[in-house]
Amino acid sequence: MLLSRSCEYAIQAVLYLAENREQRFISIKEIAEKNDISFHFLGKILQSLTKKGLVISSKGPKGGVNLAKDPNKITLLDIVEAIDGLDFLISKCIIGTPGCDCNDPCKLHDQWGPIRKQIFDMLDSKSIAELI
Amino acid sequence: MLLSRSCEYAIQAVLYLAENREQRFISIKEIAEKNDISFHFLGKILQSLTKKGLVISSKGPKGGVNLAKDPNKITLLDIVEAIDGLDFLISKCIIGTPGCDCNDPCKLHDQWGPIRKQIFDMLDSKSIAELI
DNA sequence: TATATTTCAGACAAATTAATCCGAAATACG
DNA sequence: CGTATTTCGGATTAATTTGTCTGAAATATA
Repeated sequence: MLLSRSCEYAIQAVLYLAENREQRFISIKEIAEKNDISFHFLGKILQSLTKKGLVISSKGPKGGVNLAKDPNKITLLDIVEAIDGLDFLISKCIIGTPGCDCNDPCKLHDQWGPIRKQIFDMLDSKSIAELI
Repeated sequence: MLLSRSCEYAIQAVLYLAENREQRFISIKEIAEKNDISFHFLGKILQSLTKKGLVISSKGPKGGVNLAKDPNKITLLDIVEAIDGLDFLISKCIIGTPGCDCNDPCKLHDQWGPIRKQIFDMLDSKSIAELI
């Protein structure tokens, strides 16, 4: 598994918000139901995205969440960074060899490096807007 | 994280066995110490590899484990299949969209597909012997 | 045969991740 | 102002993964 469950849900939610771009706030309940995600769990995840500044929110009736920026300005990498962090896309050795880096590479270092870069680029190159 | 901790250890252990190819059995203790892995935990993992037929073992003094086949005939994919399974390299949607497949692809399906194939090929194309 | 060594097997414990629950705080609207 | 609605925050539970412990089974060697 490349991404944590939380991160999968976060991406689904952001894609949903970008697809249903509106002026009003969209309730977490709606996002959860339309995407088959546990309401409370998604609530927690969107809290994180709010704190990280990817999402804005409002309490009360007609409250909910929405994207904090134009979907052209948001990438998948932004979401992954906010939820899972980027360690595994930057420094982490694919087989966890202690001290593995470019100076002292493990046996898979050269195989894995280019692919890791491709994953990074895939997450970074396209905006959310371009994906929907 | 792409591979589970168990799978990382399994690969490290198999690489070690291939590097130190000998007629005799090599003790799990030695593998664990040389690779900074918990002895008991590695024991469990090597048990799995033994059951799957990638490794042979012998109890008692001078016992230990060794590769069941020539390292030319073992790939990383064999190990990953034995420990983590291949779901995430074959069918699983990168963001866990329910029902995502080629007929009903999610928004990332086309982006992820080629990269997943490359990961698969990387794990499948080179034998353990070629890596050491 | 007796002993020390090593894997095997299963129970157990700890850590992490995933999910649930509840009440407080904010807010739209009558 | 009062009420219903919604997110926020923290505690709690459940599930999974990771790691530990103990003893049994097998085996080389004296």
